[in-house]
Amino acid sequence: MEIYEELKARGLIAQVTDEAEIRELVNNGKAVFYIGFDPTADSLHVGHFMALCLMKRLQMAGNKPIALIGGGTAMIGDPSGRTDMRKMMTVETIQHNCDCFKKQMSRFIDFSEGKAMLVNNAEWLTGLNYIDFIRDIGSCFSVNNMLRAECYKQRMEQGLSFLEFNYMIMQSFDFYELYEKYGCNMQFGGDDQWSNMLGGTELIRKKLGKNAFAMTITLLMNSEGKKMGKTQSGAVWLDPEKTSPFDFYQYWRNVADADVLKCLRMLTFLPLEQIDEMDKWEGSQLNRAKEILAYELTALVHGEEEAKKAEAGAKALFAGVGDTEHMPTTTLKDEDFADGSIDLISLLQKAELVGTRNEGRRAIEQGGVTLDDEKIMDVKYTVAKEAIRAEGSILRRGKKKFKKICLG
RNA sequence: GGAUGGAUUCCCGAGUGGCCAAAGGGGACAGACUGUAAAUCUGCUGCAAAUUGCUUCGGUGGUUCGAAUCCACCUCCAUCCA
Repeated sequence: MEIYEELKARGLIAQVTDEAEIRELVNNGKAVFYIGFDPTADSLHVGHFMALCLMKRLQMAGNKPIALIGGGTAMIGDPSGRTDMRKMMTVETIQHNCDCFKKQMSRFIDFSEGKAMLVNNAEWLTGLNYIDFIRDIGSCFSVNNMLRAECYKQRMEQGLSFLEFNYMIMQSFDFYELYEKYGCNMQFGGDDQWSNMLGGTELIRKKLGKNAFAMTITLLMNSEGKKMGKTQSGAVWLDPEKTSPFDFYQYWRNVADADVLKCLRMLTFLPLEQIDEMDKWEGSQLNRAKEILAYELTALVHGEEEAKKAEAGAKALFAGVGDTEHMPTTTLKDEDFADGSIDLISLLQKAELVGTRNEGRRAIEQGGVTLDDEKIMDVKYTVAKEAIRAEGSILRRGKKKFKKICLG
């Protein structure tokens, strides 16, 4: 199966400007394509991961990817799909984030000897002269058309600053620059980027009379129509310091039944035949599919070894088999104990299983806390130092949150 | 620049002098049921040395025994007029 057909079969393609042309380019390794990443945080997250995978797939098919870090566009903030204005970021933060992005990306994409490029649009955006720019580029855009663009629709209700209104033009200009500099003939991006991307193809057509193409990747939504990769505590990060491999594994292990197959298709590199086979699974069998999904993705992001550890830790907890060696651990020091014991609420806090003492109290009162499989409902319960097992005791809050407690 | 409306806890949103840590809904969290799923039901949802105390209703100051609520100034947002 050729790459374009595979992408389609995996459900990755949302919209394309010219299917025949794009298929031709991509299948023959003639595409020089770029995907933009705005450095809005100090780590990439699951949303970026999909784009990186797409780059990788296309790179493997002989196409040349350009990863564009939006050091310049981040100064503006993309209003697409947002109901509120983004917080303005300082130049220092943006620079720091750019550096973090670079580091993480090189894990996924081979940037060696002309196989791929990494550029930052701050290079050409920050030095622009306002008058020159709006005469040269601004004249190519129709405000009437821009206002009709989907990405501004929501904001027309809430208010849209002129700053953010310019985002589309900046992104279009990126495409134009990359076309001129590196012969970049295609842009990929999330489906919410569609109108921004069309801006680019049109700019190239108007300025250069050339055709460039755009294709959007299906946004990874769960069955409830929410973007995946977000939890109550924020995004699922690729940085192990921000989201531990164990938590990362657990996130995918816990996706809804309705979403497993979609995730396998869109995110993993498993052959489609194998995934189609899993499609026939039903009911509790799907748990096996979830394990595969979680393992595969953890391995892609954090490496095989971390994936094995996460899997072993999860099995130990939920299936009662395997060892607890690799479970996330909190080590207590002597000063954590007063008179040889520590109260349970403090222990929960130490283990970062609860944020506040009230939260800990509530969890205990509602029967959500167990220590070594023993349910404790006494808020004033204290744990003696001797009660902590040498190999580590398991403190559990709710069904899915655990910490191994060790003595230091 | 002018007129009007608005800012309340994670989000939406009620509250227009004490009965307000603030209705209702959503979300989150916990329990039951399950398959580490979904749906459903129940509980719970500011912080703490916890029958009490402390901090919170855009900001600052004021009136009052007492302010989310009244007054003044400021900041931000929306709509209409320029």
